[in-house]
Amino acid sequence: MTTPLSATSSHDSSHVKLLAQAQQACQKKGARLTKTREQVFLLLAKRKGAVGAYDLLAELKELDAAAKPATIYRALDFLSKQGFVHKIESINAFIMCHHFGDCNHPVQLLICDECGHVEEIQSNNFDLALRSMADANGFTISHQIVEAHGHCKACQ
Amino acid sequence: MTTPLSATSSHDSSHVKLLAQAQQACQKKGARLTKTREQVFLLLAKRKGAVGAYDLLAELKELDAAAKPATIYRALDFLSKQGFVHKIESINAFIMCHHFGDCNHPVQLLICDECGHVEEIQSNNFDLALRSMADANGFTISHQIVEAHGHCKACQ
DNA sequence: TTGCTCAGTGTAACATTATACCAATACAAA
DNA sequence: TTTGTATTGGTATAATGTTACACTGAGCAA
Ligand SMILES: [Zn+2]
Ligand SMILES: [Zn+2]
Ligand SMILES: [Zn+2]
Ligand SMILES: [Zn+2]
Repeated sequence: MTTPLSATSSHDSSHVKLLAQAQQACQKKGARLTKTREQVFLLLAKRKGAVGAYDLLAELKELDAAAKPATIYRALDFLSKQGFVHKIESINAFIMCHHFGDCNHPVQLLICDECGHVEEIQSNNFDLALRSMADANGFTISHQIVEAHGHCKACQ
Repeated sequence: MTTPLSATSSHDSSHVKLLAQAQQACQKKGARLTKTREQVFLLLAKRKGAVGAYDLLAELKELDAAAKPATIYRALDFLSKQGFVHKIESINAFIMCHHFGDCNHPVQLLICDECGHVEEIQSNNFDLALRSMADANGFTISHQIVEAHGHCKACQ
């Protein structure tokens, strides 16, 4: 922990706004957005797409040379629980959520196998359809994983 | 490869029927259901639920002491491609599909976090909903992952 | 302030899941 | 048979994820 947080900022400030949202959300819930968690948050926010835990760890190490796997997984756990970040199960990667506030919303992802782009889409209908289907089986959903692989608009 | 295949059979014969279906499907497609692939198929068919690759490997080793991780992963790859088996991404496990014939059908799973039971459900509506949502984003789906976690009927 | 408590962290080791590589072999087509 | 391709054997290693335990440091009550 030698490098100041300011060193992680850049000319682009959209991620700073995201961070502010996150800080506010944490304050409301009494969750502690510690330095490491904030660093990982910013690394994810600055990323365009998804990133693996160990790639993220490599980046974090530039800010905190002592970082270890547990460091990054703890931070990712925390950020996931707050709903700031989603894990993509089918590619073992993580991606910043740009719709948080609603901390436990259903997640639907379109993953381009060509360029790696990941789009998070929003559909309550879809969520409802899944739930009603589960209901019909007497099943109660606590968490859903919806990940569609294929080709994005740009890669047709 | 010392133990004869017949040693894998038991009093229950439902999996034998499944195997016959699989053999037929492979013949149609010119796919080779080799001895190892068949052994893995039967191990999965006899299982009630999902199983991890290394657990399956342990079972396979009783039939073929020389089996290695690559052995099981190759077999699982093959069986997945034929649509006989589905990988459950969110728990790194594999489960026999009981609806094959339609080799690349959409898969929707209900996974009980309490008892581990996995139910494969069928919904073309659901598939259509996902595809139309993807269409709206100019995205073409080649493979979809839908895994709902929660509690099954028996574990409410 | 002092001491208590507990979430969070540092650190190392470990566990699990999956693939790369290359040689050997089996199979099918020519 | 020859030739090309799919499959397998065998070793090692990559990639991903978890646990255990001691320690720190912020928040809080006395
Ligand atoms: Zn989201
Ligand atoms: Zn693309
Ligand atoms: Zn199926
Ligand atoms: Zn259950």
